[in-house]
Amino acid sequence: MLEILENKLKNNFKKIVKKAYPDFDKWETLNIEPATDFKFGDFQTNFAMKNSNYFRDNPRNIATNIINKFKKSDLIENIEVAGPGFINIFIKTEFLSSYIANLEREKLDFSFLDQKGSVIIDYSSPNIAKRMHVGHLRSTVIGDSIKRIYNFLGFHTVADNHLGDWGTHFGKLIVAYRKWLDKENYRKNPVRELERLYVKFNREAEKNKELNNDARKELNKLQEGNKKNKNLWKEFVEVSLGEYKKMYKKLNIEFDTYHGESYYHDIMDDIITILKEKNIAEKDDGALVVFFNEDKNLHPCIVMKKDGSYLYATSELATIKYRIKNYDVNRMVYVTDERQKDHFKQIFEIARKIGWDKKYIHVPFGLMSSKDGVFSSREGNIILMKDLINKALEKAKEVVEEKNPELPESEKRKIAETIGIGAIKYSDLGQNRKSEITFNWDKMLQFEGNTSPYLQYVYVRVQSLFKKAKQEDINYSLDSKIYLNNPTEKQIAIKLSHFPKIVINAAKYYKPNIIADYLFDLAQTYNTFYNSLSILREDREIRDSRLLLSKKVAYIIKTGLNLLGINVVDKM
RNA sequence: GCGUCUGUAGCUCAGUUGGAGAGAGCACUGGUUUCCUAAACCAGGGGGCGGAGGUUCAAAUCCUCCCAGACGUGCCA
Repeated sequence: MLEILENKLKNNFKKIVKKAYPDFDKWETLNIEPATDFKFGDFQTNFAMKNSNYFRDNPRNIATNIINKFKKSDLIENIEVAGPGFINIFIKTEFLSSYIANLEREKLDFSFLDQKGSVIIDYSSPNIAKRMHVGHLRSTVIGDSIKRIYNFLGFHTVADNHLGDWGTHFGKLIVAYRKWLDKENYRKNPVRELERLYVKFNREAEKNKELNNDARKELNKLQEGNKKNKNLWKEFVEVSLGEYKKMYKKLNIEFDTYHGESYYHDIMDDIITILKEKNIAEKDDGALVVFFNEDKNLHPCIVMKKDGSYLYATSELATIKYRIKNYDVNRMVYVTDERQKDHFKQIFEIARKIGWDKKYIHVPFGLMSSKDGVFSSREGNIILMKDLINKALEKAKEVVEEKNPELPESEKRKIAETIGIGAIKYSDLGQNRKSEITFNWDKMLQFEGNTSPYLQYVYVRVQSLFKKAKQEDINYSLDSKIYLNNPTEKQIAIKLSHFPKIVINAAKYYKPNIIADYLFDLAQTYNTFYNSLSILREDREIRDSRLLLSKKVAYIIKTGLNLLGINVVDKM
């Protein structure tokens, strides 16, 4: 097992501090971070500055006391005081070189993380009977990436697609289905037809209020188990799910469970009982409502309507109850747009009131909208996921065609798929999830600069190196030593060593873009290296060293991209 | 009204949770291919982080006020 470098450095540094300050115990203030600039060494810590109040001394004195106790080790070459009291750490090149040589060979040790139980991640969650559109993209790719990241860190994860398969719109759909169904369209494209019916219903209901009453009746019948309605509902779910699964397959996204809201239907009564028994909810204006302490700054949350029917909040609570009963929960993660922030705060607060003391995490992201407002099936201004994917594939195919006309057609298509899907995912994941996005075709389909093709290209270059080496009968060895004589090589090595910590940070903050940023930076450095230094033409030792370094870069790029749900190709 | 979030180069955004001269991509200007894939590389111009105060050894990051925008706010999800 390979101990991650930051931990190693921390332990080493602790020992030095203990010699200078034997009684010190506020180790949570110790942070060792990559140096902000290579002229400041390899790593740095603001330890002395952070604790100057504690020691009642000025930071430079503290730092000096610490470095006076330093003795060269296998790990650290030197430490220095700098600026207002930074301690700069210069790592032993020998150590660095062997550390990154071990990167792919040895499994990384993440056992110090709280890995017990399952991380349940709730994402994508489209509404049945509506076509998937670009508005669903963010939750889907961010959730998938979080799953991959936690898996990489040794957690067991459960990816749950909490489908919107229950609720008022099914009453409307059933009415509309019986009134206006176009059988031919339904056969050809069922979900599109269901969506049309839903839109039509809403339009008609504005003129004719009776329709809403009919819908309510049908909904009641459905909820009471009326066979005809239930079968119709099942059909809606099946055809929709069939289409979603095709989309997920194209996007290379998998779920462990597809437990829609209806799945928890039988637990809803229990929730109401619990809330009543524990005096958490009270009757107000005919509805059952939970009120919160003023300091929580939350609006009241309705858990049961006047007419006795349940709401979103009720079903979320039922879901939590189910999960606690059926899983050993490490934490529950919800990936939805930021408009739902308050709802989740309410739900988590109610869960805590009930006594379900778990880690609940809402991972909100900024809304994706079009130039002229929010995407909405009802408004009909949506861009379909299918169209987005097709356009990306088309454009990627054109580029492949241009760059590699000699490849067989099937291979071109395969490459285009990986590149196109990657570009879509990266354009989202490369961004801090909190920022709002205005949908932009050009940005989605960009293949140059900070994009996934840029990263995939680095991987391809390395594969190409090895292919060329083979062609030219170069007898290289991958057990060679990695020499870090050149500054660019050293930089690459240092950056490679950061990878595990980067993944930990991405997990900690639920932010895949931390990985994306890192990969782009690594890729840029590698491209600089690739363009300025030769590899295959060098003498054996340097050649093998640079090949091995390249291989490590390719490995990290591949692994990192995989954490974003993006694959690599050998040629492009 | 109240609450939450956002405001960083012409455009799109990053900024390791308070740290060392404010970064990247795109666009623009100029250069690099007898050499391992130019979807690449190198160089250049351009902002002082919405505004004003404050806390701190240190502020784009924290606090207060103001301006602008987005979202939420009792029977939707």
